[in-house]
Amino acid sequence: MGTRREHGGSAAARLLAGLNEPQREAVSHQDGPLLILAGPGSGKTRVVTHRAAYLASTVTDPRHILAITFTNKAAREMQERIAALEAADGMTVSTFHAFCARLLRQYADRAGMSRNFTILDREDRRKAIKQAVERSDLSPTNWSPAAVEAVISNAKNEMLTADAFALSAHDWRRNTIARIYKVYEKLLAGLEGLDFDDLLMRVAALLEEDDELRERLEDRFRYVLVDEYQDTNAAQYKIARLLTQERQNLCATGDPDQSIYGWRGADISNILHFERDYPQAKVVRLEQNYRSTQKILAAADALIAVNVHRKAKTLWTSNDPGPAIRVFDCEDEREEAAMIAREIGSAVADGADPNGIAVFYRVNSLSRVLEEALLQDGVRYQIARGVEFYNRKEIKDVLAYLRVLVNPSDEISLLRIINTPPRGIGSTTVQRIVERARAGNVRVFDVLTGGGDLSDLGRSADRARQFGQLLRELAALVERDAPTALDKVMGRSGLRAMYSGEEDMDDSPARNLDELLNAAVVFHESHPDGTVVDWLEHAALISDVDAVKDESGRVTLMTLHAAKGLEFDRVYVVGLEDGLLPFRRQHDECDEEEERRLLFVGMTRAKRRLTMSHARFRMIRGVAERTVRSPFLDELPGDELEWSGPAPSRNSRKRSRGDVDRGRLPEDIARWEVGILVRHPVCGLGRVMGFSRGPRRTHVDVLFKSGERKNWVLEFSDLTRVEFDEVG
DNA sequence: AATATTCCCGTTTTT
DNA sequence: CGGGAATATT
Repeated sequence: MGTRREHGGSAAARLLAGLNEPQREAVSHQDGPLLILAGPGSGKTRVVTHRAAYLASTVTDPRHILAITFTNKAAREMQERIAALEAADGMTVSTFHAFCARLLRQYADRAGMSRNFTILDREDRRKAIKQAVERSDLSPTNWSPAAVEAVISNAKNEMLTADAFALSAHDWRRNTIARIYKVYEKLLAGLEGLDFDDLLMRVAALLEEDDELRERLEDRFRYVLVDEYQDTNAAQYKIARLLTQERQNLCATGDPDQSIYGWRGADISNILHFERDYPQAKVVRLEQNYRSTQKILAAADALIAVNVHRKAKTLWTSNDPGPAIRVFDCEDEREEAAMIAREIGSAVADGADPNGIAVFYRVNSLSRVLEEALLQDGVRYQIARGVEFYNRKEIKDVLAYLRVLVNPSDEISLLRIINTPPRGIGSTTVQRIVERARAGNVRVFDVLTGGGDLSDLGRSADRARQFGQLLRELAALVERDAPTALDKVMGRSGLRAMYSGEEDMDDSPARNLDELLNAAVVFHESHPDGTVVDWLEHAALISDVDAVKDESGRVTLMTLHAAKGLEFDRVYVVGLEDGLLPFRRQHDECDEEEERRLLFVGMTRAKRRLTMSHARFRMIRGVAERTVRSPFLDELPGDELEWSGPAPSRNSRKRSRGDVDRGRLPEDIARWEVGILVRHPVCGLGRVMGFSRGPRRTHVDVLFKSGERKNWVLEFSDLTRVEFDEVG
């Protein structure tokens, strides 16, 4: 004991060395709630890892520590960094979703569910919702599955069950969705499936209801750490609170200025009210930035200061001023991409490390033109799109087989593979099989494998029987490890043969299948005891950034959302245009402050060089559209910015045949809204009664003083905005 | 039953 | 533009 303490004592001292005062306070805090408000680049990860190691070497055993991160990649890195401090053995580091999925499998009986539940991906979920709409005798045309899905997802994030949602629904639309929600839940139960939101909601509910389990878990996880606390939703908040009910050892870290997931139910007030929730809380502020240059920090700080709903904080750095922040003013997206690609290319040629270079954009669709330009210039790149791989048809096909073997109730997967590869079971036959299952109140799987009489299926009966036989044969593979099961399924199902057609392409289906097998092998190596179920779960919960490799020797492309928590020497943020960043959809009010935080996150990823760009024309859905510069650019301190010239031919560019005159929006378009006063050279003064920003046309409905009312396309009108006090 | 073609719609961010 | 569904063709 004595030696251990002594050992612990010196280890503890080592863990505090080289930290600044607030960092040290955070690391050495032991029992009781702790809130670490960590500005960008303030050494949060270091603090968190050191604190975990510190706790492990002073007051507790690592197996009593639970750390929740935002992505699997962050979890892996935290684990590695703690391991480097020689204190990680037995610690649990995981995302909320992975943690919950594991818990639900482990305590499936207590949660009243099947241990082998399927986690529905986006596509499955969409399909299930569509089915639910149809089974509710509604038309998917009027009740778009996407919209219904969004409402249900929000409800789940607020922990509203179908019944609770129905009670809270007071208008016709929500009442109808409540009906769909109930049907959807029934459908999920039949599939033995959970969607992403269920993972959280179920665990929150379970912890709330089952005191004994909660106490057991509390005893296991005595110190809980939740990273990116500003992005937790109601269910995650509840889980964190319930897990720390007795000991109150919750350490939350985050930054309200980096809250960027409001649209998915994240509630920024969870972090803002931490001190109210935990009156005993110790609060530590990390405000010294070690990452960025003075100029970058000053610009980011000026931007975020525009937000009104915000707790002010002082970011500072003792780093050098660094080079100026640049803004590229480009003619169109191709020029924007070309400028960036050319610059990156020459930087890399001059010895810059590609791993330290990143390009961020607001929406994934902007990546394509960048890819083309980088390809053209021979710059190697990687895109943060981990999920894309798992969304490919061939991958989903193989995984569907495994999912059916693990969970025969997974009808969505079963119907996916029943005729993949084509085996002569057409839609009519499938329909009959499904009908028969419904009539007999059994699963489709049972109809196929039960050995019952299928002769009423006519000529297809044989095929159906053979498929049932195949499923029975494959069933035993569930016991094998993931790579073995996968390999056998690919072969026996005929998928490998089906996709082995053209193998030349770089991302051909055949290659993807090989890559999938490879992924399973890698998984098996790092999780020797992992089952097929575990691997499927791992695959279901992968995120976009998880695909990013640190030492890839490539430039990285990703969305601004994916960039959270990362850092790069050089950062390019493209598409600083009104409507794109801030992103706006007509008729949908946008949370401009959240958009601003998003840019703040992007800018503060940069260590030394930050470049932003905008294009005057951008192709959107195949048509070039005139853009308006992002108002955010005007919020940055002008003297920190260095504007890089537009192409010389910009103004002299002649309109070629086929080009359409797109008119011109006023410079101050960002400030146009319903209610403002406007002037027209002929009609005089008027007030804007209606205003809609379309992608190509902006319509304004103006009531003039004369009583005349006109509907104009703003791009072609001679309207100008009038300040209220100019009216005179 | 399987494949080819057309057309129409929506249109962020993600676990 | 791109995916999905409805429609046409073999």
